[in-house]
Amino acid sequence: MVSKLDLYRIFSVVGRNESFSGAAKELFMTQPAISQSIMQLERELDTRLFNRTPKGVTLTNEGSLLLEYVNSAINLIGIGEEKIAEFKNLTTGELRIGVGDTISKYFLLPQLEAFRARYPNIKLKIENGTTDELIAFLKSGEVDIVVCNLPVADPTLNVMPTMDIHDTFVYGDKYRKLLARPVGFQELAKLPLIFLEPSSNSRKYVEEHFLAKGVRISPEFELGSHDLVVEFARMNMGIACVTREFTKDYLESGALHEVQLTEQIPHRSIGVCSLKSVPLSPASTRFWELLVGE
Amino acid sequence: MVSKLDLYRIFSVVGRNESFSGAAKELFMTQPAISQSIMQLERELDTRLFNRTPKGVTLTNEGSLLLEYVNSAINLIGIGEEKIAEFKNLTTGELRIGVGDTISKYFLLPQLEAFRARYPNIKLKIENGTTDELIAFLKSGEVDIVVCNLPVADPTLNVMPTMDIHDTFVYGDKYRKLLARPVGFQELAKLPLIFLEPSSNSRKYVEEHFLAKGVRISPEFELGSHDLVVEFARMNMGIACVTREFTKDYLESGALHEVQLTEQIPHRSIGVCSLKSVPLSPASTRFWELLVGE
DNA sequence: GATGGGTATAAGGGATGGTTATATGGTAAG
DNA sequence: CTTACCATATAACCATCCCTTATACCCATC
Repeated sequence: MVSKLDLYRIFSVVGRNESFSGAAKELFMTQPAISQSIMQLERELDTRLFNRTPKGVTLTNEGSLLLEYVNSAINLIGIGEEKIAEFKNLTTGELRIGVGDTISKYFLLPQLEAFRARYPNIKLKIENGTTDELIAFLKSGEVDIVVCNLPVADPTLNVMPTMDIHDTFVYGDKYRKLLARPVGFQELAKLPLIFLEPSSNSRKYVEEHFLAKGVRISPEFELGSHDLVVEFARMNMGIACVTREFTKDYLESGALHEVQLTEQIPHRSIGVCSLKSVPLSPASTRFWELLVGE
Repeated sequence: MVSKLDLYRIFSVVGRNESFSGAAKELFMTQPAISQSIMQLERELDTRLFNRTPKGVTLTNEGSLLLEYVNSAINLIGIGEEKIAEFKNLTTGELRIGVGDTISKYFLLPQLEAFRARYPNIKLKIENGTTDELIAFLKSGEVDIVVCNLPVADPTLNVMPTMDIHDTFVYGDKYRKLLARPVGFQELAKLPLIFLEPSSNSRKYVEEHFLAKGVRISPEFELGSHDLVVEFARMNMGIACVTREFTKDYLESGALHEVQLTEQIPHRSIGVCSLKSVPLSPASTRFWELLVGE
């Protein structure tokens, strides 16, 4: 195998020009440089590639055979480089994000629509799961970016908060009189409560906060999705623990009402995370910028 | 376009090994050299090709896409080099020779058979013509080697004599008595003579030799091929000027008889010629060696 | 916490590829 | 026939660049 592939780039140009000095001009080199390069290639292949004539050079049979292969090879590399450029343009590529269910519907969906409108050729791949599962996806390389509830305390991740969310309790008309005045945690815990499943990040957060205040909750209902929780509240099945931002429509329309707490639950944030150790792909970078408002 | 194709050879090996240090071993280089080469390639493409991990590197999407193209390109060049090697092996190639008609039948044919038996994959291309025409073919590049009657006085050619031939006169039974004793040129010229056409090298040679001795010939018959000349002699149409070596069978079988001349015609040689300025192809070189007995 | 395997970085030195200068050879024009 | 011009070949020199050595750093494992 010839050691220096660069000789083939020169060979290709000389073959096209059928002239050493012509190739030299095209390559911004001098004629002796070309002459030596071709001689080196011929020496390494132990084959004469060009017949020298007074008015330039002509390919030998061997040379013109080889030229076919070399030109194809160089073209291939050129095509490869073009494909790479497409990645940079975001005219091709893939965006793989991990996101919690609730977030995906209320927060991420509009962003994804915007991204897709702007870069229609980027393939989208969305993984769902709990925060812990998503971080695992990130570390195993299955996704490039995770959007989840903070806090995420992991020194190997870049974490950027993008939106504050507030855990709150809501109820339907049936509980209106009962909850006309502010209530404390203790009081609230005695009412019929509607929560997400214990494994969910939101549930854990609120539950732990109550516990820190010495209040243990035992919900009447434990449901699989935020939507269900909201619907149960509307059907007056109890007092529901929801994210205020994701219940905005119901609250504004008066279909649901917010419990006045005597003590605030500290807000959480939605954050976007990526691995510190792995640079983001072009598509991921762009999406990250979109999320954090650049 | 990336300037240094050599970077792609390194990239390919790194891609296969998924390790800088592994590739370094394979390429008999040091790890920093690989690291710098890849960094240079990434800089020129402005694209990250590998994700660095504690236990080696992994290809990015862009990198693995590019690798496909690069590997194909390198394979192509490898195949091209193999084809070139086939030329050197004489398992492919072409042998183009120019040769006079007479020579081709009696002298060259056995050599060509031997060559073809030894190198069955070499394509043969034979051009016929007069010596002058053949030399012109040689200079215009239509043939690589010419086998013709000497002398050929051309400083731009390599000429190597390979076989002596003798011009002689033969006759059939009818002239037996008449030519039982040696005859001189003058005497011979008065008999009915059978010659090749005036344009043929052999005819010119003998004719000029006679002329130098003050004898002008005027043949009864001027024929297009040596074979015809021989046949006319056998049919007792006259005394034929032939090449002794190409009439051996007839002379030995007694079908024809050789004129005893009082004065010898100096022998000529068959020679093989090639251009000094153009190196011979592998096939031509081998055939040349065969002809001159190496 | 130490060890080992991986990559990154810095700096120096030597090989190599390109340059300039010149030779050579052939062709075309005077 | 000779000159001039166009090609490539050759030689010598020099600067660049690539590879090496040395070292740092990170992470995992023992």
